Amino acid sequence: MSFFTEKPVTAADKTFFQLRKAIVEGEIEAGSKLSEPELSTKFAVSRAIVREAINRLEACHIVERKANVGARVVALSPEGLVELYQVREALEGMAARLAAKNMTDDEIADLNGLLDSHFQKVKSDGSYYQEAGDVDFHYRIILGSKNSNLITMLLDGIYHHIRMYRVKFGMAGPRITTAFDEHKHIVQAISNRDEELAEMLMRRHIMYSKTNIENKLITQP
Amino acid sequence: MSFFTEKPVTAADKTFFQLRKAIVEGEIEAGSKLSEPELSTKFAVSRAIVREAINRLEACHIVERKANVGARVVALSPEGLVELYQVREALEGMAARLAAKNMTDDEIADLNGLLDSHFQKVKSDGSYYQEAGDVDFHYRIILGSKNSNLITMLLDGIYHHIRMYRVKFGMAGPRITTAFDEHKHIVQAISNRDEELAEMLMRRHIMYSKTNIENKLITQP
DNA sequence: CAAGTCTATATTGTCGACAAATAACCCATG
DNA sequence: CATGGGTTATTTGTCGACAATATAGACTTG
Repeated sequence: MSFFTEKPVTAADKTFFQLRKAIVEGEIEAGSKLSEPELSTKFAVSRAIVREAINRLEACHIVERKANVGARVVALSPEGLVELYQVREALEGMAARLAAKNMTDDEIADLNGLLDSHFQKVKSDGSYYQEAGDVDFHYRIILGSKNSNLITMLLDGIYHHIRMYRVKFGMAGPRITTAFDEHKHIVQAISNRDEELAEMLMRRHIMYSKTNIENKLITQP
Repeated sequence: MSFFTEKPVTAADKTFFQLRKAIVEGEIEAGSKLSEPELSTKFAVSRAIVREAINRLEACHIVERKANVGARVVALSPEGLVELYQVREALEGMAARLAAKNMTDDEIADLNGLLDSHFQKVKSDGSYYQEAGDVDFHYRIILGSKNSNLITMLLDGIYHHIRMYRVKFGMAGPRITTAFDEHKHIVQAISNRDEELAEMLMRRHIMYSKTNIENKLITQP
């Protein structure tokens, strides 16, 4: 089963989603241990279910497991965040390239529409753009790549980690309008089917984000 | 646990490794179904163990599982191979860039030594370079990136898939010496700490490989 | 008093059995 | 003869219990 679209059908699915949500949103904090009996009573399911859920969390690299010892939520370090953004730069850069190649004209038109609606909201209440809009934009391009490996890696893997970091370190720069301009240029490149430029702009866009975060982490760690 | 370095300690580990080997090497063929009771008797372990092993295989995207139906080995299509190489291009390109930045001088010297030894072998018996040497070269650069996310994705994820395709479609072009030259140039760029060039050359190197395979698949599918 | 060891406890790993859902098969019917 | 429905049978999902390992604490000893 794919983790981001499909709905939970089995008990293990549900427990996995609940656990992941609890971890990603910070309810279960980074570095803490996941006790199987404890979670078993908490979620009112058998230990086998919890075990399977933890296995899947391990697969997403959200927890680390040591044999005969147990599972801990991964520790979030500033260095880890930088590493994550390096991977994201490579992967989303490629996604933008492939999107310029593989998105249909209709999908590109939709994307332009999305950007327009964002622009309206930025103009009215400037504070909007932070979360949902940005995520939505990146989602569309990732899906537009039409490369299932890439999509899975980014949406099931990287993005949940990014969210974890965002909850812990709380990132939100003064990048609202500049980020919007960057989005606009990326979509223009995609509209022109300029794969090279689309990739380059996306990579820069993510690099800016990265350095922005790095500076923030250095000044207030 | 990390899938590529650590040794199996628990029964589920062992079963996972055995199963993965059987699948990657083609003993269990692509598209076939994995029956839990069957494997349970075959490996002489409980069904719970087989289940956990299958879960990990799903995590590597080696099998796909449908609820209440079971797990099948992923189907290998030519399109899937192209998608895989697109991801590999992005990821290994970034790995080369980071290797140019993060490898120690000693590690780079070792890498040059490796290349020399490859050169000797190519000169003596021309047929060598195909498998082990190529893999070894790429491994070193991936590890040289010092980015654990990247390393895990490539070594635990992509590389086993590549091997699966290699077993099924059997790829080996007339690229022996040209590939060697490409390796040489990449190492030169890394030695010069030229991140930009290292990434570009690695990406081209993988792109050549990709088009080479594509041509082969078109002419004899 | 510190350090090491042994014991006791709790947690993880493994197993076989039961429940639920799917797939296969047979039979009836148009 | 093909097709649809119902029943059986197999497979997956879930559970509780037992075995093995690691952690924590008490105890002994230098």
